[in-house]
Amino acid sequence: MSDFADIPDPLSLERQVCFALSVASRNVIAVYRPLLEPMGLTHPQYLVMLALWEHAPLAVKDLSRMLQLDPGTLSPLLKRLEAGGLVRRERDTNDERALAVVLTAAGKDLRAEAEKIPPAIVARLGMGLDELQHLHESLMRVIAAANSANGHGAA
Amino acid sequence: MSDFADIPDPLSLERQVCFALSVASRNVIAVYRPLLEPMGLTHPQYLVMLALWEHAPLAVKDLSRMLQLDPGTLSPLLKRLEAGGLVRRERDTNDERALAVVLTAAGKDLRAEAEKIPPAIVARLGMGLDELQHLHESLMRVIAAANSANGHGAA
DNA sequence: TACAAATGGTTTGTACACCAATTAATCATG
DNA sequence: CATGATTAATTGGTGTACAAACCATTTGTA
Repeated sequence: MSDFADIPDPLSLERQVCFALSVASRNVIAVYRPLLEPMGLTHPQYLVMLALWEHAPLAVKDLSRMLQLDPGTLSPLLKRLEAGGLVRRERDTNDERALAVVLTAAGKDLRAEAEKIPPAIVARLGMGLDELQHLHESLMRVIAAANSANGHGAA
Repeated sequence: MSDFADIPDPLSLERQVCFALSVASRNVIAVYRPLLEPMGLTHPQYLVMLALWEHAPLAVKDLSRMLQLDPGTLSPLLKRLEAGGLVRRERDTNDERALAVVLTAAGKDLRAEAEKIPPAIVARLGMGLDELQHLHESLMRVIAAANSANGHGAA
């Protein structure tokens, strides 16, 4: 069992998991950038498209829950996707408060391009799928821990 | 050996490591927020302070390399730290182009408060130090892989 | 059926984060 | 020693990201 008393300098930058997390997130997104840019997508927009290709139509509330993003972040992002012709923002006929974000033909077609992305990323990273799978499981545990610490999950 | 051919839907949102990375990063930073806010720091500012407590004085170039952040991001951030009285932005006497970011007395004093942060975070997350250490190692490997993919490291 | 509470989105304000262009200082080479 | 190339930092533009305030619609309840 390791303990805080064993750690020489708990404030050392290179020891911080939060620092490694933010650098890893930013730098992995940077690997996506040159592949997404010719598709006219940013990384957050790519994630929204992934959700829509699986589950469209979706309300802002649904996307907010799935992507764990603030509605105030999604609102302008969806307008940019609509301006790019990938998405239409209609009203839910049952509940006029809710938005129904649907894919346009161009939005659906883009999926074929997107299918090339994951293998290209793995090739560029040069990491084994097994190690990535393992990292994914670790990340899911931190996400669960952080969510319950933030009051967004188990008590 | 796992292979892409074995994966049913490579575009499934919940399968994306990049998605898990960004959610983990955002949500772990959210755990820091209530602890950093009374200190008057955001999370990126906290990371800059960590670097300065270890190595001040530092130039923007040094911070950019250590934190792997764009100088254009650091420039206004440092001005906000200076406005908060934690830092002074002087000129390097040897090289008038470079900035020498130094700690004020208040900036140095804040370190005592910051020492309470890491144990408090670990307690809130409710994860073992061993598992965090293990995650940290995995993250360092992705960072190295992403950096070489982005041309910021090994050829 | 009125009407207060709750829900779904948008807007505003502050703070990253990256890119490209700019400016000032230093260096390298003739 | 002059001048072109390099380097360090700043600025401006676009796009997240979160919190708080706001508005319209729906729901719960007397």
